[in-house]
Amino acid sequence: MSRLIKKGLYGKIKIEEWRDEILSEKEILHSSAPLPSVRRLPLYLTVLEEFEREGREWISTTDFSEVLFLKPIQVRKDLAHTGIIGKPKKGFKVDELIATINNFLGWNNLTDAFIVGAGALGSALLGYTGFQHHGLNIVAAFDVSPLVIGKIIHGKKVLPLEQLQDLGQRMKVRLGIITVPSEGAQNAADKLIEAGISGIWNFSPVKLHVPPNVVVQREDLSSGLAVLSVKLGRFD
Amino acid sequence: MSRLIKKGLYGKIKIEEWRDEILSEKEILHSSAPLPSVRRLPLYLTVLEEFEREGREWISTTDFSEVLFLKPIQVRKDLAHTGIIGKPKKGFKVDELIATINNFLGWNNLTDAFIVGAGALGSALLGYTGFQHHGLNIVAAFDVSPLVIGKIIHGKKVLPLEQLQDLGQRMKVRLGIITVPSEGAQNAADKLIEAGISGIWNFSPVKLHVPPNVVVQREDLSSGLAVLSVKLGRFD
DNA sequence: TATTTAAGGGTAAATTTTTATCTATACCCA
DNA sequence: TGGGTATAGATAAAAATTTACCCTTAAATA
Repeated sequence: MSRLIKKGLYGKIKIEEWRDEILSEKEILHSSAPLPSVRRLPLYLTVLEEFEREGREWISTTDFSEVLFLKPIQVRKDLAHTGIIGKPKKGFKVDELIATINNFLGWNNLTDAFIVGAGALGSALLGYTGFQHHGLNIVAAFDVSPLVIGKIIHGKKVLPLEQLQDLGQRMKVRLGIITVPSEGAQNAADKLIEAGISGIWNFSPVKLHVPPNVVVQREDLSSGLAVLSVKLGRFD
Repeated sequence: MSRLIKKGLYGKIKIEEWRDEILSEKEILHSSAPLPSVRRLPLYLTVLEEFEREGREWISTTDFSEVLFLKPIQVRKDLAHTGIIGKPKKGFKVDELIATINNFLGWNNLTDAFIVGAGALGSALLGYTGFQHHGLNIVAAFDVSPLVIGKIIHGKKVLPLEQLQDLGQRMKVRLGIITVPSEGAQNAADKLIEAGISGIWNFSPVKLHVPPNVVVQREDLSSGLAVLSVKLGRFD
């Protein structure tokens, strides 16, 4: 079934190409695991790592359930999608489950990434060492502002945006992280795409227009805030 | 149906109280709008504000659809949850729709918030002026580290954590934002709860244990990264 | 060694969310 | 002024996700 989308005009950005279909997130995912399950997997990892630190060998869905306030059945279902198989009366082997989830997420080998936008948020992400743990290796930061270009932030030099394309192609960087203000977001995306990136982690509140072979993940603080606001509203 | 959750032990945190039920996010929401719809509402707001700047009076679901690559029917459904009613052949009045969505989210009046954790991420959030736009007014930051206590970050002084309870009660602050490392997250939550907070925006990758009258929204970077990783995996 | 029990696994049902279809309305233009 | 059309609204269908149920397995225990 073809759902054609017309050309459009969004602000100053002209949408030049026709897109055959609006793909749902699930269709982009192309994985049998439901999106909400994928989102929960990192949660299980944090519990698993806690168990590992405590030297515990086994973990059961009820263990997860008690800690995370999730229903045991849901935990079992989520874990099943990674292909792990458990043992009655015991549960899952902690180390094996960690490896299986990390493998499912591709977090056992590092993907190089660029950050575009070395402002407050960009700097914060540069400084977050935990990403290494999640398969993410931030190799450089870019900005347009002469005020930050040349600065060293958390040991990484901020480069001028013009160098992005060349460096990206030479280093075969696969991922771009956009932490610029809304106005610059589409431009940042265009530059990343020219550099041959295949995935974008977008922290700006803008829907980016990208070719179909580039995947975009919007990390939207305002979405989270919206949910919190509606939840809070109930107690007014 | 009562789904009893047993007491448990998570790391050093003992879960003291029994909880009658595991409530789903939807149950906590207590709003007829589906959670994914609520998440999309801020997206519509950004488009609406763009239209407003351009001086356009009307906006239709097809306008949204073309810009956001969402299906028109979904847009209509999402907007319907806010109670707005549109006009055939025209769509919705831009200013009216902005007001309706903001009202639905409670973003037309400010909620005071504390930030606990004045590290990289906390500082970034302190510096983000856009929150005012989303009904959020960050009034103070707290930390335990003598290295940052007393510092002025984006015009706000970082206070010692011990002052949180007293200040929170006196100022009747409703919201707490947790941007401390995992180890300190539960402690930060406990302090906020003692201060009489009713909602927590949790940026740590930890499931917080809170009384039932406190709502928690986890803003989980690793969830987003997990989805992106799985999407990217498809192109390997 | 038999019995009890706390898990996991698979299938099916229920629920929630998304998408489609149909109808009515109001604008536009001849 | 009347017909065509774009778009909202309502209702129904489909798809995705969550939850329940039953069965099996393996460990613990008597």
